Amino acid sequence: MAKDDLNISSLLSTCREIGMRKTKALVSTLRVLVSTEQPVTLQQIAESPDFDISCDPATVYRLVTKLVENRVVRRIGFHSRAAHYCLRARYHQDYLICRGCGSVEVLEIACPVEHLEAQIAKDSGFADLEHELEFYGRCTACN
Amino acid sequence: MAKDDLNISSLLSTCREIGMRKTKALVSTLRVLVSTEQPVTLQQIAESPDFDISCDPATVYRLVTKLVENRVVRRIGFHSRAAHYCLRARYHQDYLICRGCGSVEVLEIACPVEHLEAQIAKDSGFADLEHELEFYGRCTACN
DNA sequence: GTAATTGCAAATCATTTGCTTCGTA
DNA sequence: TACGAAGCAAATGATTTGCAATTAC
Repeated sequence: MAKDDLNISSLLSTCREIGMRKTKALVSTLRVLVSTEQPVTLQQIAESPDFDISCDPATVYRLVTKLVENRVVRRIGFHSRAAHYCLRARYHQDYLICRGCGSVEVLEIACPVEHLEAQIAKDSGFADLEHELEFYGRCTACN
Repeated sequence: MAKDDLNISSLLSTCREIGMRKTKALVSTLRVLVSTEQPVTLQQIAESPDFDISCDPATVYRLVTKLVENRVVRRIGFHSRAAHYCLRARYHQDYLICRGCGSVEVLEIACPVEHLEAQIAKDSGFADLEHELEFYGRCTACN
């Protein structure tokens, strides 16, 4: 999956391969994920202006869960109660998060642990190794 | 806070400065945190053999929350539903986590983003900057 | 004695699951 | 038409909060 999968039609064909049907809820979910720069929660997906139908939270949950299982979407922990999600098609992102206001900033940096990750994969024998790197602090506004 | 705070009496004096009273639940909580190598959940704290009284989950919750607020304990996200906690007195740790069995391994490596963190702190103006780095994959046992 | 702590119970909140009905392929 | 998807409601599970009874200092 590469950057050119950052459009809905290409994502939809991936979904078709997974065996998902093209429903309004799926298209809306993908639209939100494509249009948003930052990771979003399930609730944020359903409430986004890009999500132009109303649907049950359970539906969004099941859609996103299936997308995660099929590696179309990445689940990110963060520290908030709700999990965040973003498209794998995006280049890997590291984050800078404010403990005060909860703002999330995507760091525009070359990922610093690529080489280390390869080393760890070799040493540990782990498969499908990925990492999550977040910086936490207090932004200037939160003093 | 340094490595020599990895004992209960020293932690207790820190707690006294915070204004916490020396109760059985506090001592037990600290004992679990000192003795365990890996981050633990609230439930794991209360169920640990080192936690030698029985007490309400709300009590552990309030104790640990206060310890987190006063930077004695660090809260770690991970991907499990429950949050994990560890003493800040421990040297910074990075983790290798199996998506299959959920095992958590503490990585014995020099932290690779120290320098980057200083740079980000300078650029962003964030205070109290810290980071969390986790590698996720599937261990050999989970194939 | 007084303020911090506990225990207990109830409220939240984000999932997660069961089941029946709906709609896409 | 058949099978995945959606709606609705109920079950979980981990916090989180209110309040009265305790207890440490």
